[in-house]
Amino acid sequence: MAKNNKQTDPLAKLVALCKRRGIVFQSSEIYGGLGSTYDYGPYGAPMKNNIARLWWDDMTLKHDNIVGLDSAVILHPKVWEASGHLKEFSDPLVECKNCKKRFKVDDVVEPFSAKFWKNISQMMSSFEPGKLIQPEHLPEGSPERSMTGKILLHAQLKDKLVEGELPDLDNHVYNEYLLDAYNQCPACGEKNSLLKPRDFNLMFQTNMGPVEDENSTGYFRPETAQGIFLDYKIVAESARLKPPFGIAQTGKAFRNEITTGNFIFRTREFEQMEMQYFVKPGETSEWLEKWRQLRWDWYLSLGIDADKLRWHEHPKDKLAHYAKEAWDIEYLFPFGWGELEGIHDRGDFDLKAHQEASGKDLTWFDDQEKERYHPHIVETSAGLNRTMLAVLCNAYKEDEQAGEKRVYLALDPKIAPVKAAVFPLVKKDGLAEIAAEIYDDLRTRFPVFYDKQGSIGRRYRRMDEIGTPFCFTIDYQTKDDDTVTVRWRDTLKQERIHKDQVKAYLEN
RNA sequence: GCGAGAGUAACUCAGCGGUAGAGUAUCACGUUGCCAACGUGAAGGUCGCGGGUUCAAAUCCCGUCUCUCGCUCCA
Repeated sequence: MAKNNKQTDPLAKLVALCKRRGIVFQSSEIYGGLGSTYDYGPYGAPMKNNIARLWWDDMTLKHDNIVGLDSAVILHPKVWEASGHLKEFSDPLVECKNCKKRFKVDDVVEPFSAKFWKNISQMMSSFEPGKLIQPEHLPEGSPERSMTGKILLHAQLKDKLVEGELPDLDNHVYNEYLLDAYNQCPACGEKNSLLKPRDFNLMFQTNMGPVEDENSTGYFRPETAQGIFLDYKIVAESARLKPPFGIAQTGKAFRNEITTGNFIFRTREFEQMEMQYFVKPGETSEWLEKWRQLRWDWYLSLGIDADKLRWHEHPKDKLAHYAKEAWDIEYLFPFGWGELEGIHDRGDFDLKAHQEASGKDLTWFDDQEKERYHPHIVETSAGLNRTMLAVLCNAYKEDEQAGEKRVYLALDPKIAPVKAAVFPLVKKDGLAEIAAEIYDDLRTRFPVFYDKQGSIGRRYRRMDEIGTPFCFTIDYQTKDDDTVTVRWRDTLKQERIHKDQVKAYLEN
């Protein structure tokens, strides 16, 4: 990165602050770092936990028909076949740079292969079937001639390529030659627009058990939602719920993203906060509407500026395989708008898919109406790390105090990793002892920080950088009337309160 | 995968053939006493890794690893 950017690029400044202050930093640093992996430090871990807890409470405390779940990261491999994840992403795919569509390589090259042999056959019509094919028999500059040459060269099959017989060489290589020769998009018809095929192994593969064989293959979940779908009946029964009801879950998910980056915005290991809402068929739009509103408001409750949020509706022709309607809440990051959460109408796609694959009945029986149906699902799927990044970006502030630049995080006290600091103005004359006493009284109930080292100004600034909202300072007046000063991070304003009120002050 | 950039102290960087540096941060002592003060001192580096050229390499050459950014992609 150019050195300039570190001083001027807002994201780079935030990244530097996060590292310096132990919020978030590159993982595996002593080994040179590992791409796309980050560790959350002493101030980042509680901050992330706070956001996750606020989400959890918002779901499970505020709604008596939403319950929590913590399902396994590794589910039965068939789950991912049924959900469509395995199929969609484990094949080599090519994509068209013109129309942006993706295709399975096999599907694309099949007509190319047919064309190749058909053309060869026509060009070789004056020869007997079964005759050897030589490149020089074919028209100069033709794709067929160049392909034949490549095949012979690669496979060392000189004099052995026979008309009508498929060349005996690796499919992979053969496909590559076909793509080179007949590169044309099957959808938009654009020529030479298909990029090189790539294996899209979206899912993290692993092995269950100490012995590695084909039966031991397992996958780390690429979304937490599937665990909810599998368990929906047992959860509903044990919690005595009936539609509409929701199941909420936070947890790690893993995707082998092609491109990672923008700090913690897109990483291969990340954390989701998902709630799946099970409703009667036909009631989907009304609930989708309601959840859109509730989720939008939640981001505002974290202190995120409304003018940095917007809705993005997925166009109908670009919806995921399971979705009928999809809305994203996006935040205006320094690098542009980015998705924080998707609110989707998943319909009955997932339950039906799992019913078919597992052979188990996943319908819901409505006792009152005497009817049986697959509940339709409205999903709210949020990214915890992204939310935290948005909160950090939104909170990052610089101002000037007496000619000195000040950096602080204007975090909502609910999110701040340290709620308050306790300082003696100086460490002598018994002030430190009084401060330590107050600190000890608070520490088991609140995340608080005690510091007697260095100048008072420096200590305030350090707290500003991790977004600590309050600092209590014990000064000489404390010895006279038992009052301490409270200093508020954003304004630097101070007021005096009695030292016995400190605890109550923090509770608000 | 392609393109570009960067790896020197905990951080930001300077040095670009001749003894490894600065500022900040850290620690100790002193001083001051409400917004990144000051003084004195200390600690901290196989200059990403490997090889080559040279009397001499952080510096030049070759290789390699890693990270960052951009593009393609993103249930």
